[in-house]
Amino acid sequence: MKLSDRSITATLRRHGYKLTPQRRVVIHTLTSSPDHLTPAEIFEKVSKNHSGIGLVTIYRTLKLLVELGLICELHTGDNCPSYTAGTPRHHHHLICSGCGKVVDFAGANIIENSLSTLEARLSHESGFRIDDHLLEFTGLCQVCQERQSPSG
Amino acid sequence: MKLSDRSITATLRRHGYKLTPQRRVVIHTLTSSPDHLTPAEIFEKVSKNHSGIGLVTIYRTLKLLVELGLICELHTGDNCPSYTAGTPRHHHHLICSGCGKVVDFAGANIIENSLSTLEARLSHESGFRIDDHLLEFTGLCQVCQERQSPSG
DNA sequence: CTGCTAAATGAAAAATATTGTCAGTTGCAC
DNA sequence: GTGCAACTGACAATATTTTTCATTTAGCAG
Repeated sequence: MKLSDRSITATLRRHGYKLTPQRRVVIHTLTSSPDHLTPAEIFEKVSKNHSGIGLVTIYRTLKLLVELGLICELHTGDNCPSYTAGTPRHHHHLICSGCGKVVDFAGANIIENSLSTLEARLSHESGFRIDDHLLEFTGLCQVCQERQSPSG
Repeated sequence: MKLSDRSITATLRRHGYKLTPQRRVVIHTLTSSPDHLTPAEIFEKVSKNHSGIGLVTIYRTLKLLVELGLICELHTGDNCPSYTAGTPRHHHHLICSGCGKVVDFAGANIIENSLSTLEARLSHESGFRIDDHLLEFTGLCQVCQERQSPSG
């Protein structure tokens, strides 16, 4: 789910973080862009309207937003990760291996469909020629669960 | 599918690449490890048995093996990617967010199951507590397809 | 509004990750 | 065994990210 500037800034304040112009402009850059952006790309966009902002601040802001679960970090295979506004749980991406374009797809019933059904549907709806897929489940293994439990 | 040393080296030779001791030891390190390894980890392991091998050679070998589709590159969210022996198509991973352990899961019928069914089955079989998932389809968008087609 | 304080910023340097260059070495076809 | 193209290691260069620290500022109290 893509969040608005307001809900992101509200969460920042709720957690006791200050709302600086730099943070605002990074957040707005992310929410107003349909694409996933690398730190360097964000820096470039941000610098146009807010000259003087440091790349370091971009990194710090992105890190903070990821920690708070307000934006989504994506590793496509290039060296650096890219970011987009949106809750990080349940990423569903359609990636073009030609130009690197990333399209998010969503829908409540995704999880109820088989991969082959999804692939056919997405291919039809988006015009992509789908060649491959990556499916990752993230969680805690048994050992780490035991380590986390109060009995341990 | 996990490939053997022999099938990997055979493919190298088939493509006209030379079979150096350095390449052999990198390949063997990957095929003999159940885990995904970062370039630095491979360098460390390799250095024990084959002192003098350069980190640059590790990078070059990994890049080559990825290009040939002989090993699989995985981006888990850390800075650097990790590698494992195995064909890179249709990655299915189970990642522990506690310790970073990566388990591959496979099976011909994965693609016929819904995500919720898979999640339940994996959770039961592996003991993982699954919190999240990432699903990515890779292919060519319409624009890139047209650019690739002979008529363009 | 003014002043205070902890948090945030920017600049530079350091750390980390990856690639490029090139002289010397080596696998492998003959 | 010989020759050549491919490969390697060392170093440099580049790219990405984090650390450090002096200065600035958002948000709060008065």
